[in-house]
Amino acid sequence: MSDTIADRFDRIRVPSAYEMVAEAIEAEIVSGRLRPGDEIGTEAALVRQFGVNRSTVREGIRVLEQGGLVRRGAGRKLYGCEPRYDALSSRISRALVLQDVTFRELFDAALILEVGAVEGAVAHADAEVIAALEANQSRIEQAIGNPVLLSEIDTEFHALVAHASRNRVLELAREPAALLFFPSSEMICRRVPEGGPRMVEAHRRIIDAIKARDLELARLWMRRHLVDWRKDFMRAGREIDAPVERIFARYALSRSAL
Amino acid sequence: MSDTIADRFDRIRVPSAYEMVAEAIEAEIVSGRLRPGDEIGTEAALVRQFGVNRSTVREGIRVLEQGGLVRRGAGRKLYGCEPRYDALSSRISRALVLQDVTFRELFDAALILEVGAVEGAVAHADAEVIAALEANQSRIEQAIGNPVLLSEIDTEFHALVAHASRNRVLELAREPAALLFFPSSEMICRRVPEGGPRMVEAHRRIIDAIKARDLELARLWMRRHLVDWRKDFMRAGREIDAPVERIFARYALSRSAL
DNA sequence: ACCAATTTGTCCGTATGTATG
DNA sequence: TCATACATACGGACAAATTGG
Repeated sequence: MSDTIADRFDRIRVPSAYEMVAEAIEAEIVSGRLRPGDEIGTEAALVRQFGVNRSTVREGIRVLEQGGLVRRGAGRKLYGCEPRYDALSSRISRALVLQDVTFRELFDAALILEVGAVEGAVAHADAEVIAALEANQSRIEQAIGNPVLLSEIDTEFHALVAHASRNRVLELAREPAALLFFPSSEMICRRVPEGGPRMVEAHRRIIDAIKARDLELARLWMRRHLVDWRKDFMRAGREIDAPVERIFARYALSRSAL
Repeated sequence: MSDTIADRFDRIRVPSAYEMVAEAIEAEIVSGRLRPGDEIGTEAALVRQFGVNRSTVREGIRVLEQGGLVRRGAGRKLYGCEPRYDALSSRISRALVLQDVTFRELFDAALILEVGAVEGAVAHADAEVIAALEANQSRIEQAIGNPVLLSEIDTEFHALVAHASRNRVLELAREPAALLFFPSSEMICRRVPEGGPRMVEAHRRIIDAIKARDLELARLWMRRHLVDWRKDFMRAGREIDAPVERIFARYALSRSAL
């Protein structure tokens, strides 16, 4: 073995046919020439255009579908689509689970992300989102005592707050963590009776702070809301430094897959 | 037309064979029975086990490859792997571009995420990461006057700070935004001469604050670092409410694809 | 409401290039 | 060097689902 001379060239990556099909279609979408909602055409048409086998076209389409750039609409027709976040988010959540992230990591990140989201909400919430928040609030007030419903509405509440920030970057950044984090409130409400009412109260305060454009108050209550979660989490006998269990995550992810 | 009665049942989704192949393999990985690095077996072997055609197996494998759950190693053998973030992150970045997110959204989110990251770094940075930060710093001090290098090292700096937080959730959450945000410092250093030295100075202060475990100081300098970026961005004549251009993003994404 | 054409999902067999021993 | 195993890609085929008259 031979040359101690540093390699001048990187290994050449020869792209396979299906990758080139995927990239060609992706390029059309990214460049804007193919708009969300536009039909892409039948597999046979793509076979003609690219001059490759249909199996090859299909592999390329799978890649794009998975990446969220293309979807199968009615009649399984191929459409371009604006990338759906949820598919990507749940993939990331799954990745986090596989990395054995701990509840503490989840909590610390959620604290930063949710407080950031509510700051944005105070600054940018419009009447429409506030109405949605109020609707969410009246639903959650009816749901006290029903842990499953409670945690569902709680998850939606935080998504709405993020949406109110009118910051899609932040909205997306928080989603993978939220997908793993908030479903755990079901477990908490089951084990800690005061958990439910406390959560509803906190939501109320947060909504009011957003409406009053009171930044400090909003921050305060969001922070308190999450810190309460952590307290109840430990009160429920869970270890905060334990990894997010795969079984729990499977539950969370399968719900979101719909 | 007809029944005004609300539908009782959802549309039945009949899973196709390739989806079931993908899900079966995914289930093995998520459950932990198939560990990262384990061989999955040849396509022929999967054909035998699942009793489906090779084309079908291949479509299923593409889905998993794209999701980052399996990879092709040496000899194109199939291995399970712990999901690589970077593939997912660049997909999300692309999604953000397609949604025409603005630089302002990017900036607001980065402010929250990077300040959060440095807070974590102050709390959890160990000697190893600090050494890496120092190494990064000596490289960037040599790179003043070279915008391309400067922005590369800057990007790495922020990734290191996030890594120092020992919070993988946060580390992952910030990455899509960072992928779009920090490459723009190249443009800034090109247009605003003072930008480079100011950046290097800020990095120095941030590293020192992390070493001193001074939370307030770290927050202050990270915030200042980013606010300076925004000032320079506008000084360079760019409109902060303009969408991240697709051309610029293409540049950023193609660099990261390696 | 039926029929014909189209399209997808799946399967079979085969050829070629490449990696491993 | 050669042989084997394997991934990639191709052509052709058929049933079921969907579309459009």
